[in-house]
Amino acid sequence: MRQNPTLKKIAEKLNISISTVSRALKDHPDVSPDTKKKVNELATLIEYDPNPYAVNLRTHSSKEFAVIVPSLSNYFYHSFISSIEEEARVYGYSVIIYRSSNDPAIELEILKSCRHKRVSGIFIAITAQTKNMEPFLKLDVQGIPVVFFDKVPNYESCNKICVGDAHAAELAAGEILRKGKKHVLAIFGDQNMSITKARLERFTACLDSSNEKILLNVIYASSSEETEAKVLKILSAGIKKDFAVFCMSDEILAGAMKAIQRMGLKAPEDLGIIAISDGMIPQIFYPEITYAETSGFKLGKLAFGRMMKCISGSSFVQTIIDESVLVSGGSL
Amino acid sequence: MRQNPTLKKIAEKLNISISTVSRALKDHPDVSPDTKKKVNELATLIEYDPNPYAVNLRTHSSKEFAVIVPSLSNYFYHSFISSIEEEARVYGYSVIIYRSSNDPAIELEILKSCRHKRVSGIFIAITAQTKNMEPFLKLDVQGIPVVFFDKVPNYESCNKICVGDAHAAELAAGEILRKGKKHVLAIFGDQNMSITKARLERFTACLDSSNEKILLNVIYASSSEETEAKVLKILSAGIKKDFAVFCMSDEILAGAMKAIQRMGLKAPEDLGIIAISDGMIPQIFYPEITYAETSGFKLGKLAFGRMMKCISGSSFVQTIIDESVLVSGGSL
DNA sequence: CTGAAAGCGCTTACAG
DNA sequence: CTGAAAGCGCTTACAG
Repeated sequence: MRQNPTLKKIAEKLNISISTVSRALKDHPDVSPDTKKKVNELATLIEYDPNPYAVNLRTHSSKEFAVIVPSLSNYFYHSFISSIEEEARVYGYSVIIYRSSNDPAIELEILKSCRHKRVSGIFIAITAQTKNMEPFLKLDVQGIPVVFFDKVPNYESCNKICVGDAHAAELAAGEILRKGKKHVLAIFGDQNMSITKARLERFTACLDSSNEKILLNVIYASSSEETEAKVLKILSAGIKKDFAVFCMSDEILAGAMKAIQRMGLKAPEDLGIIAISDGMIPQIFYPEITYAETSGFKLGKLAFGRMMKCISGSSFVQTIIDESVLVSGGSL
Repeated sequence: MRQNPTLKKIAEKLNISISTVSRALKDHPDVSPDTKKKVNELATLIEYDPNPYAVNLRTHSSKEFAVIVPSLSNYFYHSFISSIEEEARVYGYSVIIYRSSNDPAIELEILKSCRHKRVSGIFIAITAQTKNMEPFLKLDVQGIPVVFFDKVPNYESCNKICVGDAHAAELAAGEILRKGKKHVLAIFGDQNMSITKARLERFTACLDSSNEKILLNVIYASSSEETEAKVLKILSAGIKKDFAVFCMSDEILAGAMKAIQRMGLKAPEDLGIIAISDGMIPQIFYPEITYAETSGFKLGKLAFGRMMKCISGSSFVQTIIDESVLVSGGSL
């Protein structure tokens, strides 16, 4: 087992002190150009890199961000993480990714580990069951900034970067009206989730405010399978003219599409389809599904900006809502 | 900024030495039960947790595994990672996930960081362009075991855990024959990739060895869009009786399905469809697509087993091929 | 411009 | 059974 090069080794070879080597390497003004040159040359030659554990022990800072998400198999989180990594690289930070598996106990363990590792900051989408804010407050006390994104707590006094649920719902509802649909089946997720509430409220409000008389049928489903079963039953009863299906999420869209395909129905001829989505699932179908986009990439940029503000000492908190964009497929 | 509790703090409060506290906490036989009890109680009370940087600096071991993948938005990798995490938890290791974005330069940086952090081991699916084995050899010299999975190098002397490409292709070909298909359109990815070669070779061999006369049309496409365009062209020319489409990957399946939907064709009536897949995409369609499964979960278990062997000192290397399983949807 | 020294928080051989 | 001491690799105030 070969040892990594250390300051000591460089110092010995060059017959100077460790202190000087350390300073030379960080381009300290006190060190003579000559010494700097010698040190840097040798360091490059033997591929010196500071031991991050020693540095951290000394300085209490890690130059590492943690991103904690419930799941990885999710295009939205994936693009969020890409976005954070892209920015982090620019500022010389690295990013470590943790997966809570939607389990509050695992989440807690991860948070603890982040605290002990004194990460520079944490981006987190909490689990559906996360209730206890204490671990987050503890982080705060230790000066580790936390930026919540996507799945955020109700707790007021924290940084939250969210998808514009209401705005996305509004875009979708508006498009349904514009296309002259009169019968709408709207499928929402778990009624207790805040995003369900936000999307539902604005969606119905928009349809209500229309001059046209819209017949709205709202149902709830908490899984792809449940969606499929419920939609199948409804479609079997027959389809009205100017009919449209709205799916509040990708999971629901997947279930609804299965029922629709199963019935042999085609969009946009037989019915219109529109969803709120990150854009992955809609592209798999022909015609592509029209959707109001919730972009992880844009959210990442916003979250990173907020994080850097925190790190530079700003103590005030903020909730940022990202507006979404309508992406037209041919399904409506 | 509150300080984390340290051994020193416990020692002071209890009026004993740091050494004793340290020993008590790790249940060292030398320490009296009485002292142990006192120490442990106080430690729990003030939520003591050892500073991982200090421990590592002292012991040179991190109890952390790194998983490096080209991309996260991939159900296969997601289930691989889940699997590794599950096992790691049992053995008291934590897992950090890195994303190379399929960029050899980023990959190199990650490897370097893993080396400096002295992670306990690395699981890696390399980028398509990774050619240089030197960084991996360097890791080896430092006693950091590397287990390659899925995308592995050609280099002989290393641990590789792979999907059974040939076996999966064989399963798919066998199923096509069993269903009495006579005309087969087989779509493969980039011809230079080793998995393409392996899958292609066995697939054609299986069909060739049949007593029936099979008309096989092999095409290549390196993206979903390219697949869609090519398949569309072929399907437009008309479909023979007993026709089946084979897709070597999810990406290709997605493209092919778009073309098939676009043509208004239905499986299994108009044509049969079969793929090699991790199981995510096939489930979105109705009927679900029949596929030879490449399970990230099972691969993870195998990889973890290999890793633990390495850690326990075994120096011999091994290539493990995971067999796949046929999952029947209704598409063939 | 350079170096000796202290200390970050821990572990462990050594001495008692 | 307990403690003093050295040391992991680094940074930085202090002294020269």
